[in-house]
Amino acid sequence: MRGLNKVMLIGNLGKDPEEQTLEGGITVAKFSLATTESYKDDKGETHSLTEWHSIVAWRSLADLAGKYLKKGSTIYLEGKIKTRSYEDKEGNKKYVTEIIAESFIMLDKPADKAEINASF
Amino acid sequence: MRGLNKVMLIGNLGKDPEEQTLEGGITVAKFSLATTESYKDDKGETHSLTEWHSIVAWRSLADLAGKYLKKGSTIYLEGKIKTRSYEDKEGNKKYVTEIIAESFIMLDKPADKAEINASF
Amino acid sequence: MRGLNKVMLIGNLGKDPEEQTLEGGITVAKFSLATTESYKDDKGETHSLTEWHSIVAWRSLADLAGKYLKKGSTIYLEGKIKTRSYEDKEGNKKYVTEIIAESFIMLDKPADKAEINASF
Amino acid sequence: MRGLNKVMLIGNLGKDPEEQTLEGGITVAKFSLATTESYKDDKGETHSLTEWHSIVAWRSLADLAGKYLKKGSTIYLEGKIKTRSYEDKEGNKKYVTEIIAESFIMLDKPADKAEINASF
DNA sequence: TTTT
DNA sequence: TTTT
Repeated sequence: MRGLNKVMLIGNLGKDPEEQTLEGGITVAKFSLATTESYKDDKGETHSLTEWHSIVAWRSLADLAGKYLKKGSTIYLEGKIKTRSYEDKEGNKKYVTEIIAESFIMLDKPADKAEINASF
Repeated sequence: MRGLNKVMLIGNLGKDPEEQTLEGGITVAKFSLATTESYKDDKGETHSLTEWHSIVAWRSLADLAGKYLKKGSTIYLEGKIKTRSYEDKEGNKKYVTEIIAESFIMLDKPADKAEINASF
Repeated sequence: MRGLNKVMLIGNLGKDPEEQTLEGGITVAKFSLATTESYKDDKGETHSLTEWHSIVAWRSLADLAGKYLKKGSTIYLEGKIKTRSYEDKEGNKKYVTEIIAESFIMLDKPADKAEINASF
Repeated sequence: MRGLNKVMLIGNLGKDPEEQTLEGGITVAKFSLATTESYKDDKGETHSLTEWHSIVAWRSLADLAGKYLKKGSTIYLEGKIKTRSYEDKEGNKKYVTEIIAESFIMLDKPADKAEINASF
């Protein structure tokens, strides 16, 4: 409660989304999204800095991602931050921070397919 | 370029901010922020789910965080996501995702101190 | 398509929400929300500037606004901008810009009532 | 204080920006931005609904708008809502709600010119 | 580790 | 018309 956890990104997919169907028939799609920022250093030279985000889409939004998004697609994505832990093969506890997608807009696609909202 | 990387959170600090002064006199403040979400399960029962975010504030924003924020403070925070890697003591590569603060608003403090923007 | 129209406000209600039930049983709640910004002038003196927003909530969100929000309540509100035109008594065309509420969070209320999302 | 007044839009310019230089050498650029939303009606048919926003950019951001934005340009724009009143020729008080631009990203332009932030 |  |  009293909580807001919102992420807004505009960037490009690094690869095609990977879709999976879990037991129970629920689908998940995962992809990475690059957001690039440009800044000037002390000498006034422009540099660019890319940040990669791990995106996870569930259910119908996963289907839409799998169907319409490709490597290189430019999208606006809205979602929330979630950190989960797991154990790697050596038994070390690891943490991953992912963005759970809530909706996205395709910025380089035909307009009739452009706006997509999560059903969840 | 073409990039947007924006995070908006409303939540509470888990602890007082930890301030550090780096070589060169630059200050950093770090703290964790809890955002709590409530949802209903299949049976209609309400549950709450807390997500912890690692926040990093630089320079003058670090000073303001150190000066005004305390364990338990409720804030609205705007920033961007940044994942950095480091090697732990055993030489394993690890990743941490942090929110670089850009501004915050205190939601439970006297109004004359409430709105604070990063100078960076 | 390709469209994003999003407003995020943190402020206080100027009055209790006004509820109305339209033909067909649809409920609407209207209220004004003040967002106050502070800035420094050329001489370094701090001023504050208040902006008033006309908020419109529909259906179940209207019910929740009517039930929980009062004059003075502090809320985070998310919605979209909509400008509509009408004719005044003298037949002049007039325009009003309103924020159609999509969700709100109460920032000064008991937590179990704090987070409220539009069903629409 | 305690205030947040933030607007985020993705849309297209209806016309080229109109630039003006005020006394004192301050520049302003004005343009309208269309955000289009698609929705399904009761019968499942898709409709689209366009909302027009009046955008005002000041100083260096006005210069950038005048230089890089054209009729039809697709942009992401961030700003705040401001309603001002004036008297028309007949002496009637009128209100206009405008979006004061704070930054924009060009979504259909060469990447090296894409990200632009207000200096104000 | 927070808050209600 | 709010809030601090």
